[in-house]
Amino acid sequence: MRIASRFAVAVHMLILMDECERRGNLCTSELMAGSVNTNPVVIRKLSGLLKRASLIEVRAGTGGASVTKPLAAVRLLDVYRAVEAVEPPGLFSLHDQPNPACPVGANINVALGEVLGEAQAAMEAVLEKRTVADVLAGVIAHARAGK
Amino acid sequence: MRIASRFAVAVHMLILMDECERRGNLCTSELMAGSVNTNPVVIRKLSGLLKRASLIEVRAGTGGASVTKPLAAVRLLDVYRAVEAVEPPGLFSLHDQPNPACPVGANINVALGEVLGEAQAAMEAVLEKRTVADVLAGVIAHARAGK
DNA sequence: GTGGTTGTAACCATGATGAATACAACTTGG
DNA sequence: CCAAGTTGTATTCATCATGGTTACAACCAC
Repeated sequence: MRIASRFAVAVHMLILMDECERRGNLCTSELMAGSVNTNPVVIRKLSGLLKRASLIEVRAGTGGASVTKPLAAVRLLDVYRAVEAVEPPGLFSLHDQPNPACPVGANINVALGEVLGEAQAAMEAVLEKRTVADVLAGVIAHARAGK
Repeated sequence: MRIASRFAVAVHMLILMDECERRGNLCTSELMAGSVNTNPVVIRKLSGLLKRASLIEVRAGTGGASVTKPLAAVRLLDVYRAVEAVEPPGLFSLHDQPNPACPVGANINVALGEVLGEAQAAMEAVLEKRTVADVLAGVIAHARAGK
C-alpha cells in the first residue's frame, strides 16, 4: 500500500501559506506550483480539499490562500484525512470476494479487518500527535544542518 | 495508499495450508485458488514469495505446500514483509522532486520522512504482535457466531 | 514415459494518479 | 463598467501498479 504524494504536497502547501502570510506575500496556486514543482491545477484541486476541511481559506478572484489556524494546531491526521480519500475499509484492502463456500473464505475478511483496523489506528495515532509545525521544525533543522 | 490484497490472500493461503496439513490433504495451488477465488498462477506467485521468506515449503512435481512452523509462530509482519514489496521509502510516498531552490522544497522530504517513518513503525509494531494463529482464531469465532 | 504440479515469462484489462488544456465564475482596481 | 488576474472545475491524456490469463519449461512420483 502506498500513500499518494497528495499528503506530502498538502503539507508542503500549508507550510508555504504560513510562510507567505508571515512575509505578507500573496500565496497563489501558481506560486505554490513552482515550489512543489507541479501544475497549478494540481495545487488548486488539493486546496479545494483543504478548504472543504476548513484548514485553509481561499480567496477567489483576488487570489491567495491562507491557513485558518497556527500550524501547531493542524494535526497531520487532519491533513491526511482531508486529502487522502481513504474511505473504509481503509488502508488495507482485502481480496474482493473469497469463496463463501469455504469456511475460511467466508470469514477471513472480517477476522483480518479487525487486526488491520488496529494497525491502521496505531498509524493514525502517530499522525494525530504530530502537527504541521513539527514538520516545519524539521525542515528548518535540516536547512540549517545542510547549509 | 493502499495495501494490496496480496497480504490478505497470503494469510488466507497460510491458513489453508495449515488446515490441509491437519486433515492430511494435499494443498495445491489450484485448491487454494478455488477457496480464494482467484487464478492458480496468482497463488503460485505468492507462494514463491512466501517460500523465499522460508515461511512455507513447496514440493515441485508432486505438488503441495505446507507451513514450516506453527501458525502461532508466524507473525503478520513476517507475511507482510514477505509479500508486500514495500521497499524504502515505504508506506508513504513523497512527491518526486520539489524545487530545490525553495528552502522548503529542499528539505521537506527528509523532514516528512522522519514523521512518516514513525507512523509506519507504529503500524508494523501491531503487525509484529499478532500472528496468523490470531487471525485463524478470529475466523473460527466468526464462523461459530455466524452459523 | 506419463500425468499432474510448480515456476516463470509474457501479455492484457483495469483502475488510480498526476499532468495538462480549456473555460466559466469571481473579485478588485482603474 | 471593464479589464486583468485568479480560482474552480470539467475533460483528456500518459503512466504505472495490479490482478487475471495463457503458455510452456522443469520437475517428481508412479
